Amino acid sequence: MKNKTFGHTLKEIRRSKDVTQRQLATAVGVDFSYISKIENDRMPPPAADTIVKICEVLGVPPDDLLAMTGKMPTQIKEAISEKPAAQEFLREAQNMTLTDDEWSILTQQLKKLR
Amino acid sequence: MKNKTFGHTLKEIRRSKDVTQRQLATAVGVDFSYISKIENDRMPPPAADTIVKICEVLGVPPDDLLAMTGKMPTQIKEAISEKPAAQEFLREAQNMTLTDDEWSILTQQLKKLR
DNA sequence: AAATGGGTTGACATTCAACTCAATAATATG
DNA sequence: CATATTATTGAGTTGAATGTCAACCCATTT
Repeated sequence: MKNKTFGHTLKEIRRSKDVTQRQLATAVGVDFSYISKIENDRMPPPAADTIVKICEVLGVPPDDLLAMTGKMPTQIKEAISEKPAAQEFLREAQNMTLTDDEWSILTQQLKKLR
Repeated sequence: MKNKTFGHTLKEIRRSKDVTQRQLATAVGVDFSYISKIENDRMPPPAADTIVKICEVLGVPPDDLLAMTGKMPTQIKEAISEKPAAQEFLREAQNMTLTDDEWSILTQQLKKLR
């Protein structure tokens, strides 16, 4: 399972929705040449917020593309920045170098909170 | 209780360790005038990594100062960026807008993992 | 008084992400 | 083929973050 690049994945999604680079670019509010470049991995993926917009326009959840870039939407970053408790959690987690499985367990426990 | 500023807190720590601005700056690798400015809140707090260096030099844990700025060290950000499972967790958490208490609970559960 | 050590200030510099713009190439369509 | 649409590429721009540099001030010591 070939790790597809961000660009290639985006290109596939866009084409599957029958949207041109220009249409996408206009709707998102960036230059079409920029779309071309990120699709061909000539530039690093866009800012997290731009990725979110792209996914909105294309009608897909942003999670996959965001995960590929290791970026977090401004909204989430800010939410964490304002929460020392969240930061403490993250520092702990970092110290423990959690595995994917452990993160999944935590996600489960998270959902049980409500 | 007055929320002390980042600058004021740093100045207190530095003085308590009997270190001059210039000594600190040299050890950290920045200009001494920069230390002066952040201590007097003339500039925003330094980058997270610089805060960590400062704390290393002063021999204190960086957690408090980092928490005041809402910044996360590169190391932690990278660790999360590389872990889709961690990102999923964070997105879930964001959607739920956790309270401080809930974050604490999660931190407890985190510690129980090992 | 001159030098020294410490601190402060204002203006300017550097770096990087995240784009835009102009030109050119490729591709589809009449 | 012709031409319109679409995609690609190189060069340049912009703003924010993160500092540096040179020139000071003030207090203490020599």
